[in-house]
Amino acid sequence: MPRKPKEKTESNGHTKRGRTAVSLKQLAAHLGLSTTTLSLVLNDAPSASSIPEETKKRIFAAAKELEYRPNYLARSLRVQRTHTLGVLVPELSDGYSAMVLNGVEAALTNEGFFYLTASHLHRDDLLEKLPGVLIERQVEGIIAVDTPVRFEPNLPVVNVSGHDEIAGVTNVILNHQHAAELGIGHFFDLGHRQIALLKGQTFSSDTEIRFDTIMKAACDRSIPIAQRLQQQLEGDLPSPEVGYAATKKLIATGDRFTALFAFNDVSAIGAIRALEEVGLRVPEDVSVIGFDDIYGAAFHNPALTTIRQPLFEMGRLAAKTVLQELAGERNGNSESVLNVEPTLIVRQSTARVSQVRI
Amino acid sequence: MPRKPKEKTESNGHTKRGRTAVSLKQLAAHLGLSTTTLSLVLNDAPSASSIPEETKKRIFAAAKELEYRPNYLARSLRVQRTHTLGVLVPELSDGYSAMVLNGVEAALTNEGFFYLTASHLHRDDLLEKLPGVLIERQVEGIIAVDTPVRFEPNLPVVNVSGHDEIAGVTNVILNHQHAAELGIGHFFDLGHRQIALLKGQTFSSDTEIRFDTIMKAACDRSIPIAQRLQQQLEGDLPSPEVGYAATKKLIATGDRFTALFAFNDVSAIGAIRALEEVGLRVPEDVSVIGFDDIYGAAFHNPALTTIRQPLFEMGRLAAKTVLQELAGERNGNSESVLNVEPTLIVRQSTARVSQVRI
DNA sequence: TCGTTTGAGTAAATCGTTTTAGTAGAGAAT
DNA sequence: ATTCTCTACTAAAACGATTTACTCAAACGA
Repeated sequence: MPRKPKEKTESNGHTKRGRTAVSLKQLAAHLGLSTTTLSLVLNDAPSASSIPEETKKRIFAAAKELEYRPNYLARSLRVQRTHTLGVLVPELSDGYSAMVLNGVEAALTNEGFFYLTASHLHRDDLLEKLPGVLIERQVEGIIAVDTPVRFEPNLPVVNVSGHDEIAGVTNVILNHQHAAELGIGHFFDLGHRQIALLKGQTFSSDTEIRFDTIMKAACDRSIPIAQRLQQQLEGDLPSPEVGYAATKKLIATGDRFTALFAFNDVSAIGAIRALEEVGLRVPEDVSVIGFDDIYGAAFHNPALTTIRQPLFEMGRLAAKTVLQELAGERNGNSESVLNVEPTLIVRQSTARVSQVRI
Repeated sequence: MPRKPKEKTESNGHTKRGRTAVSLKQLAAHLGLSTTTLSLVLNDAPSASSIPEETKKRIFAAAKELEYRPNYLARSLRVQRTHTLGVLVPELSDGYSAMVLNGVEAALTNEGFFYLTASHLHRDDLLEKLPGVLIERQVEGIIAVDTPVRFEPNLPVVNVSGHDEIAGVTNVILNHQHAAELGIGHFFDLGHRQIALLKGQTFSSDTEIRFDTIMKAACDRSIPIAQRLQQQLEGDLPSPEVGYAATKKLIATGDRFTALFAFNDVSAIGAIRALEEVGLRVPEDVSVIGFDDIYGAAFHNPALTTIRQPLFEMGRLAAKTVLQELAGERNGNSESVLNVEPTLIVRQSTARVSQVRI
């Protein structure tokens, strides 16, 4: 789109570097036909049936030769479709969002859709502003990933890990009851009765429900998690640092625990570091469960036992849902919550509770 | 942009859900003014100076009340600027690309730019096709991340970790000589003389140069790396699995090595797993150096000694460079290579070579 | 031979903006 | 009284496609 100073036709007759894109009008002029005819033929419109093969071939040949590429902007403006979605994420490099985006992209590319990404970094002003600028750019739908939706949209919106019920917003959420059951059940079966918990940062969509369901699962087994063994993550870096710091505090209380349920894999990794620093071995002294099953969880040392979220699938589902809504295959009566199931992945960071310790 | 069935004005007089976006023309009709006047005022054009404050206020008030949002498509078409870049990546969830994207975004948002992401998954057809469809969508520039550029572009292109010299393409690259010196030097200083090497996958842009510079740095110190101690990564998953498999092969040769220079952190993590599985302790028996310094490298167990690439910075630099080119602040005479410097981060996975072993 | 199809196209409107080139009227200058 | 300059606007032409509603000639049917 930037206009290079001049069209420079090379000696071989091909226009190469520095050429400016050729428009339909130019192509039409070149052929001595109208843009109408070209448009009909190039888009294989039904009414192009009356155009003879001969002419069609000429058109295709010229289009190829001059490297004609329809201007998607102009087309979008005319047909009122951009085939573009907006995706809101907290941050890209946290492993979580990237995995979801992968799924989103998988669902979109086959359908000729692209997406604009916008990170809000948990900043209030951006959370307020970004949906608007995406809409201004005529996205046809929005996928919010672990991001609060604060507006009543007039376009399809799917929130991955969203828990608020908002008219017109579909939430893709993990079955957290099940996840909690899997985690606490695993600890319970291994004989753990003193469980510590790393609660997510306040800005994380899943923090509340994950906390509540885990607490409930623990209560149901009569092994409630003591308040002093609950620690909230603080700081918005997607680094194990936050889990490390929180676990240090947990240790500092002096209260005994044989198992730790981390908010996610990244914090679990930080937690393990903190535990080992004070001489507590994982899993011999403390068992640790993570959440998400990010790449790398399997190769951590010890390999992380974790509750797997199908993040790729969640992204794909979100994108497919938006597309369905755009295609009119979903409406106000469709379910506003789409559930996906967690899986317990048992690896090396959990073990039967040690009998020999005090 | 999708047209909801009907404009539904709610009883309170505010149009809410289901409203269709209001256009400049509608706003103008509402005010009894022309679109020209509105456009001049809303964009604060110089020629709007003759419009009385009174009228301007009316316009702004009406725009706010009817929630007027200019259609970016139409505007872009008219002014021939989209403020949009295209970003080509191999895959999103490999940690590397995500980090670079973070930097790209940081540089773009202040400038009002957005970007479309496209993953090629190392597929030939996509590598061929994607630049074209991005251009069709009128991106003003392209940033290729660890991705070969196979076309002579007529728009600004910056290749992060690109090593081919292509007219019109600026490469942002790490100072690999320095990186190799840092890594091999560190090993050498610790007394290591038998070094093994994990070479990157063939599709990775850095594979060749990283290999060559490391080999040279080793030769310069008269500790050449034996052919049998070189192993190439195979498989395109961004998982430690590939490093694990390659290291297994390395071990299977039976040849002795006291140090391992991995292609990146992810493969280093896999390598450590493979080593420990056969009873080799890291760093006591084998020292391991990674590359990149991804999140998590610091919290791996043992914490990874690694060559840090400033990935965020590289993304930012790439984006800034494209923007400069668009602003006409760079031209054909500008350097076509932008260097960034690596840093050696010493952690727990390297140690002085053990004297007691055979 | 006249009217009707059919074949092969085209003119012009449209999408929602920006921008160039005016215009109509009021007051000032000559 | 006429010209000139402001002031406060506006008409219409872009941008590059798509699409509706034609046109004009030739062929066909009666």
